[in-house]
Amino acid sequence: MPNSSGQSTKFVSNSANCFTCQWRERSQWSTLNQDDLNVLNGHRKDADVKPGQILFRQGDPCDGVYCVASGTIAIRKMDEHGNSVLVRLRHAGQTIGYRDFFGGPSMTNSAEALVESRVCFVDRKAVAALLERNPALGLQFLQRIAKDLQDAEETILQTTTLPIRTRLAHLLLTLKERYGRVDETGTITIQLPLARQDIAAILGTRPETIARTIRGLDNEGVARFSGRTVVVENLDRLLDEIETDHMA
Amino acid sequence: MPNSSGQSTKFVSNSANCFTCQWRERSQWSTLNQDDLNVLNGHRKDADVKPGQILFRQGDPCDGVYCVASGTIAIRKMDEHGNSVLVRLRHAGQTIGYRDFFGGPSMTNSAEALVESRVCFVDRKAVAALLERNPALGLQFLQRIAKDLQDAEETILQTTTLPIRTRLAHLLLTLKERYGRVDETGTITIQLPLARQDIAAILGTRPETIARTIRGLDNEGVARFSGRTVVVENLDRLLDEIETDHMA
DNA sequence: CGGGGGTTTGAGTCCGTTCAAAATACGTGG
DNA sequence: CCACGTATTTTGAACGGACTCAAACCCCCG
Repeated sequence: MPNSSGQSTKFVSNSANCFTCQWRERSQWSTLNQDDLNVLNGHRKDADVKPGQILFRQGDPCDGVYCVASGTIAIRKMDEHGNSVLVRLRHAGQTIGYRDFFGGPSMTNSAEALVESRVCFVDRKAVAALLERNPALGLQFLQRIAKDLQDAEETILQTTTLPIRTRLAHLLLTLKERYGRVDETGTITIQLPLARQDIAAILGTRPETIARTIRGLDNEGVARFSGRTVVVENLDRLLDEIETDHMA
Repeated sequence: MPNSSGQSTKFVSNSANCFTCQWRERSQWSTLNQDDLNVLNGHRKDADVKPGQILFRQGDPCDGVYCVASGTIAIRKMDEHGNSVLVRLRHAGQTIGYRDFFGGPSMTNSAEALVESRVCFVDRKAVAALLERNPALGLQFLQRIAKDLQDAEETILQTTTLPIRTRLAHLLLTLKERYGRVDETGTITIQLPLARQDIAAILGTRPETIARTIRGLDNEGVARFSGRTVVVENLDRLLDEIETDHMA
Protein backbone atom coordinates (compact mmCIF):
# COMPACT_ATOMS: atom_id res chain seq x y z
CA MET A 1 0.00 0.00 0.00
CA PRO A 2 2.76 2.50 0.72
CA ASN A 3 4.63 4.32 -1.96
CA SER A 4 1.53 4.54 -4.03
CA SER A 5 1.97 7.56 -6.25
CA GLY A 6 4.30 10.36 -7.26
CA GLN A 7 8.04 10.15 -6.97
CA SER A 8 10.55 10.94 -4.32
CA THR A 9 12.97 13.83 -4.60
CA LYS A 10 16.09 13.35 -6.69
CA PHE A 11 19.26 14.54 -5.04
CA VAL A 12 21.63 15.75 -7.73
CA SER A 13 22.82 19.21 -6.86
CA ASN A 14 26.06 19.76 -5.00
CA SER A 15 25.84 23.37 -3.96
CA ALA A 16 25.97 22.78 -0.21
CA ASN A 17 29.10 22.25 1.83
CA CYS A 18 29.55 20.40 5.10
CA PHE A 19 32.62 22.42 6.06
CA THR A 20 30.80 25.71 6.01
CA CYS A 21 27.46 24.37 7.23
CA GLN A 22 26.38 26.56 10.13
CA TRP A 23 24.53 23.69 11.80
CA ARG A 24 27.38 21.21 11.89
CA GLU A 25 28.58 21.96 15.39
CA ARG A 26 25.16 21.39 16.82
CA SER A 27 24.56 18.17 14.89
CA GLN A 28 25.81 14.64 15.38
CA TRP A 29 28.48 15.37 12.79
CA SER A 30 30.24 17.57 15.33
CA THR A 31 32.41 14.62 16.31
CA LEU A 32 33.91 14.31 12.83
CA ASN A 33 37.45 15.47 12.13
CA GLN A 34 38.63 17.08 8.90
CA ASP A 35 39.27 13.77 7.15
CA ASP A 36 35.90 12.46 8.15
CA LEU A 37 34.26 15.63 6.94
CA ASN A 38 35.90 15.11 3.59
CA VAL A 39 34.27 11.72 3.34
CA LEU A 40 30.94 13.14 4.39
CA ASN A 41 31.07 16.08 2.05
CA GLY A 42 32.27 13.97 -0.82
CA HIS A 43 29.34 11.60 -0.68
CA ARG A 44 26.73 14.25 -0.14
CA LYS A 45 24.16 15.47 -2.61
CA ASP A 46 21.54 18.10 -2.03
CA ALA A 47 18.26 19.27 -3.42
CA ASP A 48 15.92 22.19 -3.21
CA VAL A 49 12.50 20.98 -2.15
CA LYS A 50 9.24 22.87 -2.42
CA PRO A 51 6.28 22.78 -0.04
CA GLY A 52 4.43 19.52 -0.36
CA GLN A 53 7.33 17.80 -2.06
CA ILE A 54 8.22 14.32 -0.84
CA LEU A 55 11.73 13.38 0.30
CA PHE A 56 10.89 9.72 0.68
CA ARG A 57 7.92 7.54 1.31
CA GLN A 58 7.02 4.96 3.89
CA GLY A 59 8.15 1.61 2.50
CA ASP A 60 10.99 2.99 0.41
CA PRO A 61 14.31 1.25 0.92
CA CYS A 62 16.57 3.11 3.33
CA ASP A 63 19.42 4.35 1.16
CA GLY A 64 20.95 6.78 3.60
CA VAL A 65 20.19 9.71 5.85
CA TYR A 66 19.01 13.25 5.18
CA CYS A 67 20.11 16.55 6.67
CA VAL A 68 17.90 19.61 6.73
CA ALA A 69 19.98 22.61 5.67
CA SER A 70 17.03 24.98 5.81
CA GLY A 71 13.28 24.79 6.12
CA THR A 72 10.95 22.39 7.90
CA ILE A 73 10.20 18.76 7.13
CA ALA A 74 7.20 16.76 8.32
CA ILE A 75 7.61 13.11 9.22
CA ARG A 76 4.37 11.24 8.66
CA LYS A 77 3.27 7.75 9.43
CA MET A 78 0.26 6.03 7.95
CA ASP A 79 -1.40 2.66 8.36
CA GLU A 80 -2.95 0.28 5.86
CA HIS A 81 -6.33 1.98 6.13
CA GLY A 82 -5.03 5.36 5.07
CA ASN A 83 -5.07 6.88 8.53
CA SER A 84 -2.07 9.07 9.13
CA VAL A 85 -0.42 11.28 11.71
CA LEU A 86 2.40 13.76 11.64
CA VAL A 87 4.84 12.02 13.95
CA ARG A 88 7.41 14.81 14.26
CA LEU A 89 8.89 17.89 12.68
CA ARG A 90 12.50 18.22 11.60
CA HIS A 91 14.07 21.63 11.32
CA ALA A 92 17.20 23.18 9.91
CA GLY A 93 20.27 21.45 11.31
CA GLN A 94 18.52 18.18 12.10
CA THR A 95 19.01 14.79 10.51
CA ILE A 96 16.28 12.50 9.20
CA GLY A 97 16.09 8.80 8.61
CA TYR A 98 18.71 7.55 11.04
CA ARG A 99 16.21 5.47 12.95
CA ASP A 100 15.42 3.36 9.92
CA PHE A 101 19.07 3.34 8.99
CA PHE A 102 19.73 1.33 12.13
CA GLY A 103 16.36 -0.21 12.78
CA GLY A 104 15.09 -1.69 9.61
CA PRO A 105 15.47 -2.31 5.95
CA SER A 106 12.94 0.26 4.81
CA MET A 107 11.49 3.60 5.80
CA THR A 108 8.74 3.32 8.40
CA ASN A 109 7.41 6.75 7.60
CA SER A 110 7.54 9.42 4.95
CA ALA A 111 9.07 12.88 4.83
CA GLU A 112 7.52 15.92 3.20
CA ALA A 113 8.65 19.52 3.05
CA LEU A 114 6.23 21.93 4.69
CA VAL A 115 7.97 25.04 3.43
CA GLU A 116 10.63 25.71 0.82
CA SER A 117 13.65 23.82 2.10
CA ARG A 118 17.12 22.66 1.25
CA VAL A 119 18.05 19.12 2.16
CA CYS A 120 21.23 17.08 1.88
CA PHE A 121 21.37 13.36 1.32
CA VAL A 122 24.17 11.14 2.57
CA ASP A 123 24.57 7.76 0.99
CA ARG A 124 24.19 4.62 3.10
CA LYS A 125 27.71 3.46 2.40
CA ALA A 126 29.16 6.80 3.41
CA VAL A 127 27.36 6.72 6.74
CA ALA A 128 28.57 3.18 7.33
CA ALA A 129 32.13 4.22 6.51
CA LEU A 130 31.94 7.15 8.90
CA LEU A 131 30.59 4.96 11.67
CA GLU A 132 33.55 2.69 11.04
CA ARG A 133 36.07 5.50 11.17
CA ASN A 134 34.55 7.26 14.13
CA PRO A 135 32.84 5.20 16.84
CA ALA A 136 31.72 8.35 18.65
CA LEU A 137 29.34 9.02 15.78
CA GLY A 138 27.36 5.93 16.67
CA LEU A 139 27.00 7.15 20.22
CA GLN A 140 25.73 10.47 18.89
CA PHE A 141 23.03 8.72 16.91
CA LEU A 142 22.23 6.57 19.90
CA GLN A 143 21.61 9.62 22.04
CA ARG A 144 19.46 11.23 19.41
CA ILE A 145 17.28 8.19 18.99
CA ALA A 146 16.97 8.00 22.76
CA LYS A 147 15.77 11.60 22.74
CA ASP A 148 13.32 10.86 19.93
CA LEU A 149 11.92 7.99 21.95
CA GLN A 150 11.47 10.27 24.93
CA ASP A 151 9.58 12.71 22.77
CA ALA A 152 7.41 9.96 21.35
CA GLU A 153 6.48 8.73 24.80
CA GLU A 154 5.71 12.28 25.83
CA THR A 155 3.37 12.52 22.85
CA ILE A 156 1.66 9.27 23.80
CA LEU A 157 1.04 10.59 27.28
CA GLN A 158 -0.29 13.90 26.05
CA THR A 159 -2.58 12.57 23.35
CA THR A 160 -4.22 10.17 25.76
CA THR A 161 -4.62 12.53 28.68
CA LEU A 162 -4.83 16.14 27.55
CA PRO A 163 -7.65 17.87 25.67
CA ILE A 164 -6.87 19.32 22.27
CA ARG A 165 -6.82 22.88 23.46
CA THR A 166 -4.05 22.08 25.91
CA ARG A 167 -2.11 20.14 23.34
CA LEU A 168 -2.34 23.06 20.94
CA ALA A 169 -0.94 25.30 23.65
CA HIS A 170 1.94 22.85 24.09
CA LEU A 171 2.58 22.89 20.37
CA LEU A 172 2.65 26.66 20.23
CA LEU A 173 5.13 26.74 23.07
CA THR A 174 7.51 24.39 21.30
CA LEU A 175 7.13 26.21 17.98
CA LYS A 176 7.89 29.44 19.79
CA GLU A 177 11.40 28.17 20.53
CA ARG A 178 12.26 27.91 16.87
CA TYR A 179 9.92 30.18 14.99
CA GLY A 180 9.13 32.81 17.60
CA ARG A 181 10.45 36.34 17.89
CA VAL A 182 10.11 38.57 20.93
CA ASP A 183 9.93 42.34 20.58
CA GLU A 184 10.88 44.99 23.12
CA THR A 185 7.47 44.96 24.81
CA GLY A 186 7.67 41.21 25.38
CA THR A 187 5.12 40.40 22.70
CA ILE A 188 5.84 37.14 20.94
CA THR A 189 5.25 36.63 17.25
CA ILE A 190 5.38 33.13 15.83
CA GLN A 191 5.55 32.37 12.14
CA LEU A 192 4.06 28.91 11.85
CA PRO A 193 5.65 26.58 9.32
CA LEU A 194 2.42 24.59 9.42
CA ALA A 195 -0.89 24.64 7.65
CA ARG A 196 -4.00 24.11 9.74
CA GLN A 197 -4.39 20.57 8.54
CA ASP A 198 -0.83 19.81 9.57
CA ILE A 199 -1.50 21.14 13.04
CA ALA A 200 -4.45 18.78 13.09
CA ALA A 201 -2.23 15.91 11.94
CA ILE A 202 0.26 16.60 14.73
CA LEU A 203 -2.39 16.70 17.44
CA GLY A 204 -4.19 13.73 16.01
CA THR A 205 -7.45 15.47 15.22
CA ARG A 206 -9.41 17.08 12.35
CA PRO A 207 -8.90 20.46 10.73
CA GLU A 208 -12.39 21.54 11.79
CA THR A 209 -11.50 20.99 15.42
CA ILE A 210 -8.31 22.99 15.01
CA ALA A 211 -10.21 25.88 13.48
CA ARG A 212 -12.63 25.91 16.39
CA THR A 213 -9.93 25.56 19.01
CA ILE A 214 -7.92 28.39 17.47
CA ARG A 215 -11.04 30.52 17.42
CA GLY A 216 -11.48 29.79 21.09
CA LEU A 217 -7.97 30.89 22.01
CA ASP A 218 -8.32 33.94 19.80
CA ASN A 219 -11.66 35.02 21.26
CA GLU A 220 -10.36 34.73 24.78
CA GLY A 221 -7.30 36.74 23.92
CA VAL A 222 -4.79 34.02 24.72
CA ALA A 223 -3.21 34.34 21.27
CA ARG A 224 -4.15 36.22 18.16
CA PHE A 225 -4.16 34.17 14.95
CA SER A 226 -4.11 35.48 11.41
CA GLY A 227 -3.03 33.03 8.77
CA ARG A 228 0.22 31.49 9.82
CA THR A 229 1.10 34.31 12.14
CA VAL A 230 0.43 33.97 15.84
CA VAL A 231 0.84 36.84 18.28
CA VAL A 232 1.08 36.14 21.98
CA GLU A 233 0.98 39.29 24.06
CA ASN A 234 0.87 37.65 27.45
CA LEU A 235 2.90 34.48 27.69
CA ASP A 236 1.43 33.64 31.08
CA ARG A 237 -2.02 33.32 29.58
CA LEU A 238 -0.67 30.65 27.28
CA LEU A 239 1.26 28.94 30.06
CA ASP A 240 -1.90 28.81 32.15
CA GLU A 241 -3.46 26.66 29.43
CA ILE A 242 -0.99 23.90 30.10
CA GLU A 243 -0.63 24.40 33.84
CA THR A 244 -4.16 24.10 35.02
CA ASP A 245 -5.13 21.30 32.66
CA HIS A 246 -8.64 22.66 33.23
CA MET A 247 -9.32 19.58 35.24
CA ALA A 248 -9.35 20.36 38.95
CA MET B 1 6.28 15.35 42.09
CA PRO B 2 7.80 12.06 40.98
CA ASN B 3 9.21 9.51 43.39
CA SER B 4 6.57 10.44 45.89
CA SER B 5 6.12 7.41 48.11
CA GLY B 6 7.28 3.89 48.85
CA GLN B 7 10.67 2.60 48.01
CA SER B 8 12.22 0.95 45.02
CA THR B 9 13.26 -2.68 45.03
CA LYS B 10 16.56 -3.60 46.63
CA PHE B 11 18.66 -5.94 44.55
CA VAL B 12 20.70 -8.09 46.89
CA SER B 13 20.21 -11.72 45.97
CA ASN B 14 22.63 -13.48 43.67
CA SER B 15 20.78 -16.64 42.77
CA ALA B 16 20.60 -16.03 39.02
CA ASN B 17 23.35 -16.73 36.53
CA CYS B 18 24.02 -15.14 33.18
CA PHE B 19 25.81 -18.20 31.85
CA THR B 20 22.83 -20.45 32.26
CA CYS B 21 20.20 -17.83 31.51
CA GLN B 22 17.89 -19.25 28.87
CA TRP B 23 17.19 -15.82 27.39
CA ARG B 24 20.75 -14.73 26.83
CA GLU B 25 21.02 -15.80 23.21
CA ARG B 26 17.97 -13.83 22.30
CA SER B 27 19.03 -10.71 24.19
CA GLN B 28 21.53 -7.99 23.42
CA TRP B 29 24.03 -9.84 25.62
CA SER B 30 24.33 -12.48 22.92
CA THR B 31 27.35 -10.63 21.53
CA LEU B 32 29.34 -11.10 24.73
CA ASN B 33 32.14 -13.62 24.93
CA GLN B 34 33.03 -15.67 28.01
CA ASP B 35 35.21 -12.99 29.55
CA ASP B 36 32.56 -10.36 28.99
CA LEU B 37 29.98 -12.64 30.55
CA ASN B 38 32.15 -12.96 33.59
CA VAL B 39 32.11 -9.22 33.98
CA LEU B 40 28.38 -9.10 33.47
CA ASN B 41 27.62 -11.92 35.84
CA GLY B 42 30.00 -10.60 38.45
CA HIS B 43 28.30 -7.24 38.67
CA ARG B 44 24.78 -8.56 38.59
CA LYS B 45 22.34 -8.73 41.45
CA ASP B 46 18.81 -10.00 41.34
CA ALA B 47 15.57 -9.78 43.24
CA ASP B 48 12.23 -11.44 43.44
CA VAL B 49 9.50 -8.88 42.88
CA LYS B 50 5.83 -9.28 43.69
CA PRO B 51 2.85 -7.90 41.77
CA GLY B 52 2.59 -4.17 42.29
CA GLN B 53 6.16 -3.87 43.48
CA ILE B 54 8.22 -1.03 42.04
CA LEU B 55 11.60 -1.56 40.37
CA PHE B 56 12.30 2.12 40.01
CA ARG B 57 10.44 5.38 39.77
CA GLN B 58 10.33 8.17 37.28
CA GLY B 59 12.92 10.71 38.37
CA ASP B 60 15.21 8.21 40.06
CA PRO B 61 18.85 8.43 39.02
CA CYS B 62 19.74 5.90 36.36
CA ASP B 63 22.11 3.53 38.11
CA GLY B 64 22.12 0.77 35.53
CA VAL B 65 19.90 -1.51 33.52
CA TYR B 66 17.48 -4.27 34.45
CA CYS B 67 16.89 -7.68 32.93
CA VAL B 68 13.63 -9.54 33.27
CA ALA B 69 14.41 -13.17 34.11
CA SER B 70 10.77 -14.11 34.46
CA GLY B 71 7.42 -12.37 34.71
CA THR B 72 6.07 -9.17 33.23
CA ILE B 73 6.99 -5.58 34.01
CA ALA B 74 4.95 -2.49 33.22
CA ILE B 75 6.69 0.71 32.16
CA ARG B 76 4.63 3.73 33.15
CA LYS B 77 4.98 7.40 32.46
CA MET B 78 3.21 10.17 34.29
CA ASP B 79 3.05 13.95 34.04
CA GLU B 80 3.00 16.66 36.66
CA HIS B 81 -0.79 16.52 36.92
CA GLY B 82 -0.85 12.87 37.89
CA ASN B 83 -2.02 11.63 34.50
CA SER B 84 -0.32 8.41 33.54
CA VAL B 85 -0.13 5.80 30.82
CA LEU B 86 1.38 2.37 30.57
CA VAL B 87 3.96 3.00 27.88
CA ARG B 88 5.07 -0.58 27.26
CA LEU B 89 5.36 -4.06 28.70
CA ARG B 90 8.62 -5.88 29.25
CA HIS B 91 8.66 -9.64 29.36
CA ALA B 92 11.06 -12.40 30.32
CA GLY B 93 14.33 -12.04 28.43
CA GLN B 94 13.99 -8.31 27.84
CA THR B 95 16.05 -5.49 29.23
CA ILE B 96 14.74 -2.33 30.88
CA GLY B 97 16.19 1.10 31.37
CA TYR B 98 18.70 1.23 28.55
CA ARG B 99 17.02 4.22 26.96
CA ASP B 100 17.63 6.36 30.01
CA PHE B 101 21.06 4.84 30.40
CA PHE B 102 22.02 6.52 27.13
CA GLY B 103 19.53 9.33 26.95
CA GLY B 104 19.50 11.12 30.22
CA PRO B 105 20.62 11.38 33.76
CA SER B 106 17.45 10.04 35.34
CA MET B 107 14.61 7.64 34.68
CA THR B 108 11.88 9.12 32.52
CA ASN B 109 9.37 6.51 33.60
CA SER B 110 8.78 3.94 36.28
CA ALA B 111 8.75 0.16 36.27
CA GLU B 112 6.33 -2.02 38.20
CA ALA B 113 5.88 -5.77 38.28
CA LEU B 114 2.47 -6.92 37.09
CA VAL B 115 2.94 -10.52 38.16
CA GLU B 116 5.43 -12.32 40.37
CA SER B 117 8.75 -11.80 38.59
CA ARG B 118 12.45 -12.20 38.89
CA VAL B 119 14.63 -9.34 37.76
CA CYS B 120 18.38 -8.80 37.49
CA PHE B 121 20.13 -5.49 37.92
CA VAL B 122 23.37 -4.59 36.21
CA ASP B 123 25.37 -1.74 37.62
CA ARG B 124 25.99 1.34 35.51
CA LYS B 125 29.76 0.94 35.64
CA ALA B 126 29.54 -2.66 34.52
CA VAL B 127 27.46 -1.73 31.49
CA ALA B 128 29.91 1.03 30.63
CA ALA B 129 32.81 -1.40 30.95
CA LEU B 130 31.10 -3.92 28.69
CA LEU B 131 30.37 -1.27 26.08
CA GLU B 132 34.05 -0.42 26.21
CA ARG B 133 35.15 -4.01 25.78
CA ASN B 134 32.61 -4.89 23.12
CA PRO B 135 31.52 -2.21 20.65
CA ALA B 136 28.96 -4.56 19.12
CA LEU B 137 26.98 -4.29 22.33
CA GLY B 138 26.33 -0.64 21.65
CA LEU B 139 24.97 -1.48 18.24
CA GLN B 140 22.67 -4.03 19.82
CA PHE B 141 21.26 -1.39 22.14
CA LEU B 142 20.96 1.00 19.23
CA GLN B 143 18.84 -1.45 17.31
CA ARG B 144 16.63 -2.14 20.28
CA ILE B 145 15.99 1.52 20.93
CA ALA B 146 15.22 1.96 17.25
CA LYS B 147 12.68 -0.81 17.56
CA ASP B 148 11.18 0.77 20.67
CA LEU B 149 10.80 4.02 18.79
CA GLN B 150 9.01 2.22 15.97
CA ASP B 151 6.62 0.71 18.48
CA ALA B 152 6.03 4.08 20.13
CA GLU B 153 5.19 5.70 16.80
CA GLU B 154 2.88 2.82 16.01
CA THR B 155 1.13 3.47 19.30
CA ILE B 156 0.79 7.16 18.51
CA LEU B 157 -0.82 6.34 15.21
CA GLN B 158 -3.20 3.83 16.72
CA THR B 159 -4.31 5.91 19.67
CA THR B 160 -5.14 8.86 17.47
CA THR B 161 -6.92 6.98 14.71
CA LEU B 162 -8.42 3.74 15.98
CA PRO B 163 -11.39 3.30 18.30
CA ILE B 164 -10.80 1.56 21.58
CA ARG B 165 -12.42 -1.66 20.51
CA THR B 166 -9.95 -2.03 17.65
CA ARG B 167 -7.03 -1.16 19.87
CA LEU B 168 -8.11 -3.78 22.34
CA ALA B 169 -8.17 -6.32 19.53
CA HIS B 170 -4.63 -5.28 18.59
CA LEU B 171 -3.52 -5.70 22.18
CA LEU B 172 -5.00 -9.17 22.42
CA LEU B 173 -3.22 -10.16 19.25
CA THR B 174 0.15 -9.09 20.57
CA LEU B 175 -0.46 -10.70 23.96
CA LYS B 176 -1.38 -13.88 22.16
CA GLU B 177 2.18 -14.18 20.87
CA ARG B 178 3.61 -14.41 24.34
CA TYR B 179 0.82 -15.57 26.61
CA GLY B 180 -1.37 -17.54 24.24
CA ARG B 181 -1.71 -21.29 23.87
CA VAL B 182 -3.37 -23.06 20.97
CA ASP B 183 -5.04 -26.43 21.45
CA GLU B 184 -5.65 -29.15 18.85
CA THR B 185 -8.95 -27.63 17.70
CA GLY B 186 -7.32 -24.30 16.99
CA THR B 187 -8.88 -22.60 20.00
CA ILE B 188 -6.61 -19.98 21.54
CA THR B 189 -6.40 -19.41 25.26
CA ILE B 190 -4.62 -16.34 26.55
CA GLN B 191 -3.60 -15.85 30.15
CA LEU B 192 -3.46 -12.08 30.56
CA PRO B 193 -0.68 -10.71 32.76
CA LEU B 194 -2.77 -7.56 33.08
CA ALA B 195 -5.51 -6.31 35.32
CA ARG B 196 -8.38 -4.45 33.69
CA GLN B 197 -7.07 -1.12 34.83
CA ASP B 198 -3.71 -1.87 33.26
CA ILE B 199 -5.38 -2.68 29.96
CA ALA B 200 -7.04 0.70 30.28
CA ALA B 201 -3.69 2.35 31.00
CA ILE B 202 -2.16 0.78 27.90
CA LEU B 203 -4.97 1.88 25.62
CA GLY B 204 -5.14 5.29 27.20
CA THR B 205 -8.67 5.04 28.52
CA ARG B 206 -10.65 4.30 31.70
CA PRO B 207 -11.40 0.95 33.32
CA GLU B 208 -15.13 1.48 32.80
CA THR B 209 -14.64 1.72 29.08
CA ILE B 210 -12.55 -1.44 29.08
CA ALA B 211 -15.24 -3.31 30.96
CA ARG B 212 -17.85 -2.24 28.43
CA THR B 213 -15.67 -2.98 25.43
CA ILE B 214 -14.82 -6.43 26.74
CA ARG B 215 -18.48 -7.08 27.34
CA GLY B 216 -19.15 -6.10 23.74
CA LEU B 217 -16.58 -8.51 22.34
CA ASP B 218 -17.83 -11.22 24.66
CA ASN B 219 -21.48 -10.76 23.74
CA GLU B 220 -20.72 -10.93 20.06
CA GLY B 221 -18.68 -14.08 20.53
CA VAL B 222 -15.42 -12.59 19.28
CA ALA B 223 -13.61 -13.66 22.45
CA ARG B 224 -14.79 -15.09 25.73
CA PHE B 225 -13.48 -13.35 28.84
CA SER B 226 -13.47 -14.69 32.36
CA GLY B 227 -11.11 -13.00 34.75
CA ARG B 228 -7.69 -12.90 33.19
CA THR B 229 -8.40 -15.77 30.86
CA VAL B 230 -9.41 -15.03 27.29
CA VAL B 231 -10.60 -17.74 24.91
CA VAL B 232 -10.62 -17.08 21.17
CA GLU B 233 -12.32 -19.82 19.23
CA ASN B 234 -12.24 -18.16 15.86
CA LEU B 235 -9.13 -16.11 15.22
CA ASP B 236 -10.60 -14.63 12.05
CA ARG B 237 -13.34 -12.96 14.05
CA LEU B 238 -10.67 -11.17 16.05
CA LEU B 239 -8.65 -10.32 12.97
CA ASP B 240 -11.74 -8.81 11.37
CA GLU B 241 -11.84 -6.31 14.21
CA ILE B 242 -8.57 -4.81 13.11
CA GLU B 243 -9.01 -5.30 9.36
CA THR B 244 -12.22 -3.51 8.71
CA ASP B 245 -11.56 -0.63 11.07
CA HIS B 246 -15.35 -0.37 11.06
CA MET B 247 -14.98 2.75 9.04
CA ALA B 248 -15.70 2.19 5.39
C1' DC C 1 -17.77 -12.25 58.41
C1' DG C 2 -16.36 -7.83 57.42
C1' DG C 3 -13.31 -5.08 54.92
C1' DG C 4 -11.17 -3.31 50.59
C1' DG C 5 -9.46 -3.03 46.09
C1' DG C 6 -10.79 -4.06 41.55
C1' DT C 7 -14.54 -4.58 38.26
C1' DT C 8 -19.02 -3.90 36.42
C1' DT C 9 -23.22 -1.36 35.36
C1' DG C 10 -26.05 2.71 34.78
C1' DA C 11 -27.35 7.43 33.44
C1' DG C 12 -26.06 11.81 31.91
C1' DT C 13 -22.76 14.86 29.80
C1' DC C 14 -19.16 16.63 26.94
C1' DC C 15 -15.63 16.80 23.61
C1' DG C 16 -14.53 15.90 19.33
C1' DT C 17 -16.34 13.96 14.93
C1' DT C 18 -19.01 13.89 10.75
C1' DC C 19 -21.21 15.80 6.94
C1' DA C 20 -22.27 19.66 4.37
C1' DA C 21 -21.91 24.30 2.88
C1' DA C 22 -19.96 28.90 2.85
C1' DA C 23 -15.91 31.76 2.93
C1' DT C 24 -11.34 32.63 2.25
C1' DA C 25 -6.67 32.15 0.35
C1' DC C 26 -3.86 30.75 -3.42
C1' DG C 27 -1.94 30.04 -7.97
C1' DT C 28 -2.32 30.37 -12.79
C1' DG C 29 -3.21 32.17 -17.07
C1' DG C 30 -5.35 35.66 -19.69
C1' DC D 1 -3.54 43.24 -12.56
C1' DC D 2 -7.62 40.96 -12.54
C1' DA D 3 -10.50 36.75 -13.24
C1' DC D 4 -11.11 32.31 -12.46
C1' DG D 5 -10.56 27.52 -10.62
C1' DT D 6 -8.89 24.94 -6.91
C1' DA D 7 -7.50 23.89 -2.29
C1' DT D 8 -7.73 25.18 2.30
C1' DT D 9 -10.06 27.00 6.13
C1' DT D 10 -14.05 28.23 8.58
C1' DT D 11 -18.74 27.74 10.27
C1' DG D 12 -22.97 25.25 11.40
C1' DA D 13 -25.84 21.46 13.13
C1' DA D 14 -26.32 16.85 14.52
C1' DC D 15 -24.35 12.76 16.12
C1' DG D 16 -21.65 9.57 18.87
C1' DG D 17 -17.86 7.53 21.49
C1' DA D 18 -15.69 7.87 25.53
C1' DC D 19 -15.79 10.19 30.06
C1' DT D 20 -17.69 11.31 34.68
C1' DC D 21 -19.92 10.32 38.72
C1' DA D 22 -21.99 7.12 41.47
C1' DA D 23 -23.61 2.87 43.06
C1' DA D 24 -23.63 -2.09 43.10
C1' DC D 25 -21.07 -6.15 42.71
C1' DC D 26 -17.39 -9.41 43.21
C1' DC D 27 -13.64 -11.79 44.87
C1' DC D 28 -9.76 -12.52 47.57
C1' DC D 29 -7.83 -12.30 52.27
C1' DG D 30 -7.62 -11.61 56.79
